[in-house]
Amino acid sequence: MQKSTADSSHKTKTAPLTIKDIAQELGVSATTVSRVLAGKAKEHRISDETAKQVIELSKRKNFTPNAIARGLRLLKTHTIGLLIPDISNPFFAGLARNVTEGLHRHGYSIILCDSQDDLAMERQLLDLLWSRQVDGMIIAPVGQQASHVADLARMPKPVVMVDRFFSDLKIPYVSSDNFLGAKQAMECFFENGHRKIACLKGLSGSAPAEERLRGYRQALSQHGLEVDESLIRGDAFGEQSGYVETKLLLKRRRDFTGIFAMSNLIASGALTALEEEGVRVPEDISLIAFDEQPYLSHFNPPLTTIAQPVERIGDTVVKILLSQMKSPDQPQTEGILLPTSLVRRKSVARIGPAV
Amino acid sequence: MQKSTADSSHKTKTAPLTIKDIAQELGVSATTVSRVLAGKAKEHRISDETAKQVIELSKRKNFTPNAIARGLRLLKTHTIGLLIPDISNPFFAGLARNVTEGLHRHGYSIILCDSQDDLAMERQLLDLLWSRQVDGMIIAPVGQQASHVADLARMPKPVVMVDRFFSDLKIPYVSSDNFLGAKQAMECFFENGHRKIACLKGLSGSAPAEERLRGYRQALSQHGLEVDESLIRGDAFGEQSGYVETKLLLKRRRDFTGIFAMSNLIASGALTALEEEGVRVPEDISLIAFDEQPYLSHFNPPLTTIAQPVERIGDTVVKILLSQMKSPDQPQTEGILLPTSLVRRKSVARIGPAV
DNA sequence: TTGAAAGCGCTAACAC
DNA sequence: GTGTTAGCGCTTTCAA
Repeated sequence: MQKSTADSSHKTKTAPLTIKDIAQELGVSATTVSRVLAGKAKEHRISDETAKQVIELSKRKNFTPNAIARGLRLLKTHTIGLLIPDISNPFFAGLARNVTEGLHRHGYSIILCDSQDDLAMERQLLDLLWSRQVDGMIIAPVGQQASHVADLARMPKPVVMVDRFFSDLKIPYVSSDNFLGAKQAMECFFENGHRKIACLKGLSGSAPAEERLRGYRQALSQHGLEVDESLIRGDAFGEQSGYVETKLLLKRRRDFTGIFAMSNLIASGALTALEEEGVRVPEDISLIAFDEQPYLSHFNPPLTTIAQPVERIGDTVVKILLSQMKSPDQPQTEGILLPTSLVRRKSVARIGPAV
Repeated sequence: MQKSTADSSHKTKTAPLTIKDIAQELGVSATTVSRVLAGKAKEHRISDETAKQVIELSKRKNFTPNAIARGLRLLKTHTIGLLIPDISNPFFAGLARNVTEGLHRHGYSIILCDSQDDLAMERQLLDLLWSRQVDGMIIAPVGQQASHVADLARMPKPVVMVDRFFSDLKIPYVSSDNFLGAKQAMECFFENGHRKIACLKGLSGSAPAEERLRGYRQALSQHGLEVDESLIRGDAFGEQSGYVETKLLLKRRRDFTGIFAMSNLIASGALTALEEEGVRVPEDISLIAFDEQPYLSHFNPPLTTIAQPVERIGDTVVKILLSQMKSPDQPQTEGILLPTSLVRRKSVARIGPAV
């Protein structure tokens, strides 16, 4: 009778219920309540009578055990940290949804951290997640610097990287095969007779940007085409970058017939610039963008894109993380690259015989 | 001497550091370390020497205090629950970003929950957040049933609703003025001579859908137009719904000249259907959608939309929540409705004199 | 079939 | 200036 008595409807500061309150009211011990609520009634041969009462009262009082206290005791929080560069980027939003759902199904909650592509912020958030005793982490690091991420490999909790990764880090990763994706885009250009293609790059140093760039270069070389370095521009995955760099690029609009945009945000910015300058797509310039979204089919023109298998990526990340948490000492998967695919629409014009 | 020595048992990974370890190594008490790390060195007149050492060693060992333990002790977790129906919906993704950032700046982390517009899931997630001792919650409830949400009003922690709300619930809310938004859309139709306008509705029972519907109806009435109930269709905010209902609607395509879509996802689905049926926008049918996104300007045709002030909504929600947490007993804001605005583009055709 | 007690890592009260 | 002690709410030996 210490803190309970009346817990009825006014919103004043009722101290939250505890397992003790329930125990007291029932005249049993906290231990018993704990066991029942943890589903270990049978295991401890607690009488059906007692068990029923506990469950009954807990439900009636709307009591749920304090997960924080449990976490402290068990040294396990059933919480996963999710660190991504920008939740408002549809690619990451889709990933977050998938991952959140998959993890929830296995009893884990997720703490969402948005680094805004800022390295200092990322470091801070990593510490934060760490201090919150997450049982594991899924991170898409900014991707330009590995040192602080490398520390994670030493931590006693599993970590998996997604989208952005460092392949030399002993931390498993899951990503699209960005190299392949870029080549698919380039092949589409070549088929349609293009041979001078500009590249609107994403964040320098990040694995996706670098791999896509590598694919871009190699595709060109394999077709005996020279890569014109001045046609490679930009340094961020956002709309702004696409807009600005396209404006700049357009000063040399006779030097290329196609643009390969490393994200659909970039492509969107590019489209704005193109329109402002009166350049028609695809009549004057063709365009292919990374990242598929259904609504891209309603663009003018419908955008040809490289689709990433977002759901498979999410599922795979979750699977790896769960398995690492289950058996922490098993050998780690090195890295998994999932194939992209070309979605042909109308933003590439045929301008000559295939090259 | 209590827990050391046994360190080499059978744990492959090293046990996480604690405040005690730091204290021991420095020959001071845990209290001192705690105080220094909590920035209370001055307050307790701890010698600069000692303070420096503590900070130094903590940094060197990469130690961060266990936030779980602290949370248990302080009965405050610095964690906020964010419950939304679908993080992959750009509106909510934008909101999440804004809220996450704003809260982070004040030292709070967020646990992200995606209810997938499912009532049972929502209930479960609410319990979960509760059990995790969040200091407050921001929720966009599914919105069709208030009972379980009503319970939250009784909880000793602040809650604020966003987007979806129940106005009779004694829980503060922040949302766009959906009624106004719908009227803005309708006025735009009227100005261009439309008088028969179909409505692609969002989730029935949810505040946004109902308010927008109310605006739709009132606008019609105010212009002396009758509302044709059979022109009001659909029951979800997603793309699917937009597609299917438009297909159905098209059987009566002579009965209307414009479509008011309650979300841009719905509009996207509608566009697909329209295209499949060979109906041109805006020549044959005009279209206005709720929810603005920059890329909508690249649609064919560029979409006329109703823009919600997402950032202001996010900022306001955060402000209210923070202030409630600061002084829980102050009178609560009832509810705040922020004005929407019309973004005129090209999806509405002039078909006659203004009505 | 059930309980008492110890302790997870931290901090606030109260010493000295 | 710094340390000792108690306890946040829970689970888990160990005991009965």
